[in-house]
Amino acid sequence: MEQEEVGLALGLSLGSGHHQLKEQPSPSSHSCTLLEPSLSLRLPAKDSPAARVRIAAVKRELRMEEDDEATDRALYSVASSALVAPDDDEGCNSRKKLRLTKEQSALLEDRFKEHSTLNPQKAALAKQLNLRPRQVEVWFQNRRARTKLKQTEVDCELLKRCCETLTEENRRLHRELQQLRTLNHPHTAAFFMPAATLSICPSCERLTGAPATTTTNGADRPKASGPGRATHLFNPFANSAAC
DNA sequence: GCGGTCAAGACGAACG
DNA sequence: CGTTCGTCTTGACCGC
Repeated sequence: MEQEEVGLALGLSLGSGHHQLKEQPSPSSHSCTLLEPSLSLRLPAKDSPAARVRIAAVKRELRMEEDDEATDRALYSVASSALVAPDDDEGCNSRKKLRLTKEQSALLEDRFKEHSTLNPQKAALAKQLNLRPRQVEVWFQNRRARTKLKQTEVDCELLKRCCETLTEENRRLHRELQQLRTLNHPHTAAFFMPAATLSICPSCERLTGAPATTTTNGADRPKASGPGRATHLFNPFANSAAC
């Protein structure tokens, strides 16, 4: 196996959760530090088309042997001799990313459900998961952020639906009002009156318009019973005129 | 600790 | 069937 392939294979194998990589990007190269056991590797770049083809092949290969510790050991051994490399400019300039195992994710999820912050248990949990405390911390931060984001999306959707319902209700009320105006005063200016100047007679339930000024002080006028009921205000003056 | 962002890797659809 | 491309997920980092 060529050095590049070994490097890529090792990186991918490590990324699958058997070990951890600490990344230290630099302008010209990317040094990946193996934390357990501690070993500094310089993985070659993988951006060339040829490398991409090899990546696919190695990935497939590794997937088949993912639980094969002997393979991991062999790769590791090869890496330690072949990849602690000459300080060339072909370091891996793309950061390797740890992928938590299902078990690790499940445990973190459980702990998150119990409590969305982790301070007292951080070190213990990190040890239990075989991760660095910082990784556990980051996981919780991301988890909180993404939970919040999801909740925001849900709330937004809810508000959107609520808005649509209210808009539809508003349209319906406008239609209703227009019908009432047409039925009661087809040829009068009431058709154009603002809703607040209209009222309905409680006895005959007919819509009527109020005059611009009135001789009553309005003290005996019943109050509107709630939003959306502006047309149901009772005006004694208007009613006496209408009925 | 949070919000914003980057980037690796997974995954599915489309294509030859 | 293998490859490419677009999209999504998620680990990590930065600035506040």
